[in-house]
Amino acid sequence: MLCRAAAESQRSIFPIVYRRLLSGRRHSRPIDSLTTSIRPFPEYSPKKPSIHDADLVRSVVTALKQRRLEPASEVLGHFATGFRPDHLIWSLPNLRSDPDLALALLDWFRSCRGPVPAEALAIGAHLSVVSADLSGARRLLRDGLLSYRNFVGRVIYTYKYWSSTPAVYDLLFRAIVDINRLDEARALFRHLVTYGIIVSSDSCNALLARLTLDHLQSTFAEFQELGLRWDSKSHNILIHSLCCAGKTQEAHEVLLGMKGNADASPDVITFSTLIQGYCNEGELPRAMELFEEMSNKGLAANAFTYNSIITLLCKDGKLVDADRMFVEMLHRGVAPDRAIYTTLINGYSKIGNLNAVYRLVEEMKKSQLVPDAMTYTSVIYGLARSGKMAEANKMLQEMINRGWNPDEVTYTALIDGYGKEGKIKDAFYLHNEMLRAGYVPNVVTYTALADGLCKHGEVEAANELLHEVSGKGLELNEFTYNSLIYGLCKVGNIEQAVQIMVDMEAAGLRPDAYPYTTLMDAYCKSGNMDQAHNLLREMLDRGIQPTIVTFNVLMNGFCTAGLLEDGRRLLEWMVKKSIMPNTTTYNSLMKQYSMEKNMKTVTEIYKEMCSGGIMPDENTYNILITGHSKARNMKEACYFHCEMVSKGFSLRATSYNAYIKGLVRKKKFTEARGLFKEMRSRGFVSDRDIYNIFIDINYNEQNVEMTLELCDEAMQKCFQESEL
DNA sequence: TTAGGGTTAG
Repeated sequence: MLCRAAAESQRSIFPIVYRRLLSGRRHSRPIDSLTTSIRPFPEYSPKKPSIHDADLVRSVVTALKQRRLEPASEVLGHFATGFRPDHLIWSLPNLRSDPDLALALLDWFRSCRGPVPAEALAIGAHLSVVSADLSGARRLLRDGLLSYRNFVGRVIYTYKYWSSTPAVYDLLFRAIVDINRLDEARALFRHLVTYGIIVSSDSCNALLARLTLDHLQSTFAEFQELGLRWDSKSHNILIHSLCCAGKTQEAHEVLLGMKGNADASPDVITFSTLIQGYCNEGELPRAMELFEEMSNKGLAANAFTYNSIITLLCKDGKLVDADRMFVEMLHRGVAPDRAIYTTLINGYSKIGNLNAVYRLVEEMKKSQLVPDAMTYTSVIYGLARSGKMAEANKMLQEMINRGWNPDEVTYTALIDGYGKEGKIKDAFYLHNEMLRAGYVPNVVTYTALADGLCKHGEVEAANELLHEVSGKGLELNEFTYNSLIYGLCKVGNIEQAVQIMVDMEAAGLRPDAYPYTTLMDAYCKSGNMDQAHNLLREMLDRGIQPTIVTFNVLMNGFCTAGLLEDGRRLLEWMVKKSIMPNTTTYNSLMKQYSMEKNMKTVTEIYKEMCSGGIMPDENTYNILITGHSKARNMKEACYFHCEMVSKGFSLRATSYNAYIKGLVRKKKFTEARGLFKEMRSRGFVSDRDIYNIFIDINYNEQNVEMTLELCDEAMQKCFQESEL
């Protein structure tokens, strides 16, 4: 008893805990400058017990205080039947100095008498806070909030007598936010201001993070008006929400407003969030400016910051720049993590560089980073996009073996791969598997399926499928409509394709450069250059920015129609307008000039392209080698062939045929024979006259076995070809 | 209670 009395006197104002709870401005604080408008907290005045009740209360309290190691149920057991909620309330003031005992009494009451009254829960929360049992306080507050309508009123009513600290209001506020009663949290903030209490910014941040942008902005302004000083984290939440809503400029203004705000200086997260916002909008220059600015301020970019920029570069197919950024990150000592690797793997997957994908996976494993479902999905996506379905399935198996479940994104990547290959049955089989696994195919899945059908001429089936799923409530998007437009164009139904673009607008989707380019391509391919031009004009009138693909479609149209002068004029115009032509643009022109046997102009264009810093691709080399071979410029053909091989590119069947014939013409039999062998080993079919040449050569060399083998092969392949 | 990575169209 003596010990308890001593403890009671020491704890009467709870000095240590109180000081700790108030330190560091992490908790609610009383307003001390607005004393005139502050109202006092209510006095605690429970009704008085009768003499009989007071006796019972005294007995219970004494039993509890005399308890040593026995459980409360043992010393209180025989009081259970007559002990009412009022007795509990009356007991608590006698246990004020010993929160542990008071809380034990609450537990005991709950276990044998049922729900603890609101007032007792509030008192329990105050006592828990005072004894620094914050999780205990949180539990009691949550219990109170979920069980009683005016529980907040009980907490306020008991606050003064039970000498809690303003920290209890942080916990109460947080508990209200946790159970998602956000309006009530805001009301509590306002109400507490009238008592001179301001909930901490830390707790208010929990609310901000759950609010929609509108409410977030109004709350931000209102609470500030009421005296809250928002911190960096609060501003970061606001900036993030603005960026998610596409209001990046407004978000940037928030960052500018933080300068000179002592409570909220911009930190790495502030900058990284805004950089991410600009990256999402494709605004690389703005993102890089901020990147520069943050490092000038001494804020070191981290893996998040780098990842946003690398993601944008990968999205734009700028893998060289993405890799440069990655190397810079390593030089600056920022350790790459799983997300960075996944971003890069996905970027290389998109452009079909599987060697890089495998290299990164290995690198990642060496760094002890475990690939997760997203990493595996990116690898599977890369393999499926490159048509390597067997390897994609192997990877899927590895993923499952490592404990990662494929989800709708993984399934969709595979479905798309099968669709692109025309293996529609396999695609639908996976779709069914996906349903069996409990995943709901989304619009991306159905677009992949429809696109597979469209690409292989089954536009009617695609239309039926989409009709069915949209009838079930699935909203089609721009991608879906464009697949259909492409499918209709492919089967020559441009009229209906145009109608689909009208339907698309009626469905509230604004056509962008994609459907226009698809339709322009169809008109170009049907020789209707005027209509293609009209569409370009319509696009420009509507403020729709054509892309390089749009111009390439036009270029290809001019070239295949033999309108080479128009093609060259388009190229000049593009350069003048700073629309950067790419390899495809030049390839179209070179191909047509080459077909017209004008290798002089082809060489001119090639030089122009290289001096403009545009790298030749596999297609370029095939055009150059075929053209030069046919023009009997074998020196040039050999030169480009060497260069092509050194870059890891390969010849196509038509290029092999032209090149081999050219070599034979120049009597370079060894080289020709080597290429013929290589061509056959790659499964290509040679022209009949090439077979004849090598049949003759082998016959003259008395190589009977080879002669017969080639005769056989020529009969089989060339006859099949000609029959087709 | 604040920031990043994976699926569809020309």
